[in-house]
Order: sequence, then C-alpha cells, then structure tokens
Amino acid sequence: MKSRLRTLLGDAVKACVSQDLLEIEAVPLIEIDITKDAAFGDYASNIAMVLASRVKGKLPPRKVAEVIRDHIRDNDGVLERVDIAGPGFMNFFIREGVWSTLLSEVDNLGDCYGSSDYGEGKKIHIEFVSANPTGPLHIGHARGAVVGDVIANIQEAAGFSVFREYYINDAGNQMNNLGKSVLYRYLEFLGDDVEFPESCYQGDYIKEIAREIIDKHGGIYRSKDQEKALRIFTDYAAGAILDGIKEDLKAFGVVFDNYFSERNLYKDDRVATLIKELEEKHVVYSDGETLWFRTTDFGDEKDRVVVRRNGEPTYFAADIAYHNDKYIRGFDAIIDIWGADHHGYIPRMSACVEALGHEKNSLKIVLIQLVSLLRDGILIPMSTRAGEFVTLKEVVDEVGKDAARYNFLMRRSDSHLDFDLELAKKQSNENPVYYVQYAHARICSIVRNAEEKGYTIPLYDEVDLRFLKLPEEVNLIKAIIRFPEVVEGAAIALEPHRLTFYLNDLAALFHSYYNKHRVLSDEESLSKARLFLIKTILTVVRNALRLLGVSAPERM
RNA sequence: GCGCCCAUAGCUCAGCUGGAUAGAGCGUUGGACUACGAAUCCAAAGGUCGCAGGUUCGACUCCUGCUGGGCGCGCCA
Repeated sequence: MKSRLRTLLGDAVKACVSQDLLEIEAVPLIEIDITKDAAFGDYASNIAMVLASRVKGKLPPRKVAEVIRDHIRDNDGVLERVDIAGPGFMNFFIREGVWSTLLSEVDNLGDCYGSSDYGEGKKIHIEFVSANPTGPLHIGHARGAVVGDVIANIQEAAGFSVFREYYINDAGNQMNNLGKSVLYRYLEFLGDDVEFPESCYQGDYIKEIAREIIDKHGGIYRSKDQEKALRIFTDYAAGAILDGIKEDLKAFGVVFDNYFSERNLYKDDRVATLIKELEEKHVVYSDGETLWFRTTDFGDEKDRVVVRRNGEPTYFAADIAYHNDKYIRGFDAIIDIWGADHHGYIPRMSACVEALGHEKNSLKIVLIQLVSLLRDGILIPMSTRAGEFVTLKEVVDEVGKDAARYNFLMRRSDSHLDFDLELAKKQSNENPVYYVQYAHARICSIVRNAEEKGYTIPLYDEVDLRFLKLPEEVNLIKAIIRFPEVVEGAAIALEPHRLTFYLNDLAALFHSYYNKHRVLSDEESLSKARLFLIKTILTVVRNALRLLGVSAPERM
C-alpha cells in the first residue's frame, strides 16, 4: 500500500514538473508515513513541505500540496480523498473496502507472505559469533548468535542471497595456551607433579578434554616430545571445543553455511601476498622494522601495525586478508556482527575496505551490547578467564530455545540487555514470548473449533469481506498489510527487534478483538469472513516467528 | 587526555532515519470467565524526552557546549 501511494504521488509530482507547474532541480525521495491519528487519514506525506522550500518562486506548502493533489491519477480508485492539513501535510484516506482486497495477497503467498524482492538477489556475507575455540559459548555469545541469525533470515526474506559464516580464530597464541592448559591437566591426571599456571584456562571443560585423551590414548603423550605433544593437544582441544560450539548453536537454532578457519589464510602465504600487494599500492609502508597500514588516510586516528618487528603478522593482518577474501568470493555486501567492546576497531576495518578498492558502506558492522545475566533480579557474576560463566547450553536447557531467542530480540542490539533466567522461564504475562505464541495457539484453537462445527477454512474468493467493517477488524487488516514493510525496514536498518515489537502489536490487536467479538457466530457469512481474517493473522504470526527462529505452537 | 555509544513514565524499553496531541510492557489501583483457550481483555493514574543554546515551517530525532553512566584507545585477539 505504501509503495503504491509512493508511485502515485511520485507520478503526480513528475506530472507537475513536466507541466512547469513546479520548478525544481530534482525530485526528492517521496516519503509516506503511517499516521497515528485517524483524523489524519491512513497515510500522510510531507512532500509538499519538502518541495516548498526548493521550488523556484517559493510557493507556500499548502499551495504546493494542492497542485500535486490535482495531478494524482488514482486509476484504481484506491483513494477516498486527499486532505491538505496543518502546515502542508497531504493526508491520504483509503477507500473503505480497499483494505480487505489486499488480504488476497496474504492468502496467495501463504508462507512467503512478508518476503519481497527488495534485495534483487544480491549476495550478502554475514559473519557472526566467531568466538575463539578456547571454550564453550557462554551467554554473552548468545545474543550475537541470535541477532546475526535473525538478521540473516530477514535479509533473505527481503530478497538477498545470504551466506552465513563463522570465523574461527584459531591461529593466535591463545591456541597455544589452550593446548598447554589441556596438557597440564593431562599430566596432572597422570600423577605428574605440575603446577597449573594462572594464565591457562581454568574451566572444567579443559579437564574433560584431558580425561578424554587419557581414555582414548592413555599416557602415551607423557613421554613424547613436549612440542609435538602440545601441537597434538592444541588441535585436539580446538576440534573438540568447536564440535561442542556447533552442537550448542544447532540446539539454539543457529546454523552456518561455513566455518572459516583463520589458519586457512596462512596457507599458500595468502596473508603475505596480500600485504605485498598493499605495499605496492602504498597503503602499507615500512618504518625499517615493522609494516604499517596507512589507515589514517581513510579516517582512522593512527596507522596500524600489520607485521610486527619479529616478522609475525598481527591479528589485524589476518582480518584484512579475511575480508579481502569475502570480496574475492563475490559478495556484494558484508555484514559483521561484533561485540560492542570492539567498536574502536571499526575505523581501521572500514579503512581496509576502502583501501582494497571497495565502497565504504559495502561493509556494515552491527554492534551487540553486553548482556547481564540475572536470576530473580540478582546479577550473576561471570569471568571468562576464571572459567566462571554460564554457558549458552545451560541457558537453552533451562529456559528453552524460544524464550531465550525472543528475549534477546526484544531490544535494539546496541543497548544493554538484562536477561533474567527466572523471568524467561515464567509462563506468565511477564514473558512476552508466550503472549505472541498464545495468540497463535488461540487462533489454531478457533480453527479446530470451526472445523468441528463443519466449517472449512475459506479461501479469499469464498468470503465476503464487506462483513469486516468493525474498527478492530480494519486495524487488524492494516497491521497485516504492514508486515512486508516491517520486514523490509528491519532488513534495511539491520534491526531485528522491529519484528518482535510488530508481533507484540499484532498479537495485542488480536487478543483485544478476540475478547470483544466472536469469530464463530450464528451468521455463517460473517463467521466465514472472520475465519478468513484470523487465518491471515495466523499466517503473519507464523511467518514472523519463523524469521525469529521461534516456534509457533498449535497448542500450549 | 582523546574517541565512540547511551540518557524518554516508579522499573525495563520502543519511537519507522526531521513530522501533527511522545507510546508499550511490568508494577500500582479498579473491573471482565453459564459462548471460540483468563498464558487473555477493559479502565485509571503516571512525562520539563538529562541540562542549556542553535539549525527550520516543524527537533525525542540533526549541530555545539555541559552534567552523569558504559566502552575503547597493544607490535593482544
């Protein structure tokens, strides 16, 4: 509807311009807003006010609005009337009955309703989670996992071709640390007198891995060359932990197309080759002992080291190579999901993108703020280093996938989030997941009821939608029609929380309607019209929940 | 010291990229089950949008300064 009006209005403006009624340099973006007050119609546009200041001869906004209005060609008869109000708003009143005709689309598209071809199939790479395989995922990773996953889903629905990737940081010295940690525990178990260093990973999962190695191979590594043993332990531990991470993510509904190992980048000297290329482009320079990236040329506050004095490339060097690789693989746009504590890293990363010759805004970075885990309002203290943390798996096991995911999606991702375990478990009105799911189950229940009474759930052509004229019904229809716009908006803004807010609104409209009016009554035509209406609500709720990765139960 | 983010109802947060009278949930108070599921609904109370300027037809939104909180500023990852 919105886009329909936008074309209508755009054409009208063009007509005015071509008839020299309005002299302007360029037609600006036509904005159509949904009004919050029925007195202002259904949609409103500020176009006349925007144009008024740019028009040669400076016409008053209301005058501009009048001229535009006179040139609107509403061939389909969508509009009841167009008012000009306030300082120069154009208020569009949609003809009664037009709304319900739009429901045919919901019925026709079914599971696809809400999707669009906005993205034109462009290839998008989205990287998220990307936690080091040095320990199981904890609750802090969970939010990024869900937000990344849902952004990917939304992008797909908006017509992009999406590739989900997890970057495995498996090349730094933290991996050595991991191997050492397991090795020490291993030797400890075998009775050797070792002192477990404080710098090593303290978590119990290290012991479990050590125990596993003993179970499989006994003490054969005790006598082996330490360096060799360390390498074996490192690889084993990283593999085991990564397997666990994959499992935990799967249980959380997060699945990747690819796990990309940082070590891959060092094969065939790919990092070194790229750095050489960058040197030839003069974006990397040497000061005699270290190599620097000239990120200041692209807005960073200082240049960054890519190869250390000792000849070792930095993490940053690998990251340049990784992002370069994404572009080489042919992605049109790249989305990175990072913890908010990495925000200082953004200027240098987007500097790279520019230096590599790509458009600056082809890389978008979504920051995820920290999560405070609470139980009954009391903060649960966590420390990754000390191995004291609540894992993702524990949370999912305790509160369930649906509640966990939904709770992480209820706020903008760049604002702090309190996650209360007891609240997330409560099956009450304090927990918004159930509010939405309940609406779904409730509709399913009505449908079952209707079928028992001999109704078949009607198709669009089988009902007379003129029966739906209650204000509650019109509001519901408007909300249903809005769904594709919400999905598209969320995709453009990379803001999945818009979906949860929308779902809450829709569920509220439905619950209120349900409490006030009966779907199934003695009047058959009315009942059928209403059955059709709730069927479209069902479709939207189910589709939206699917995008969020939350189940839509038929009974609860 | 420099940079980034945040500040909206008692609490937790939205506010659709500058629109008309700033919204929702929780909490509080009072009400609704002899009809499709009360995990629901209805109503009321609750605000100097941190403070002060500026930009314009119009500011919670953009700019500057200040106050208060979070984070970042490694040849760590």
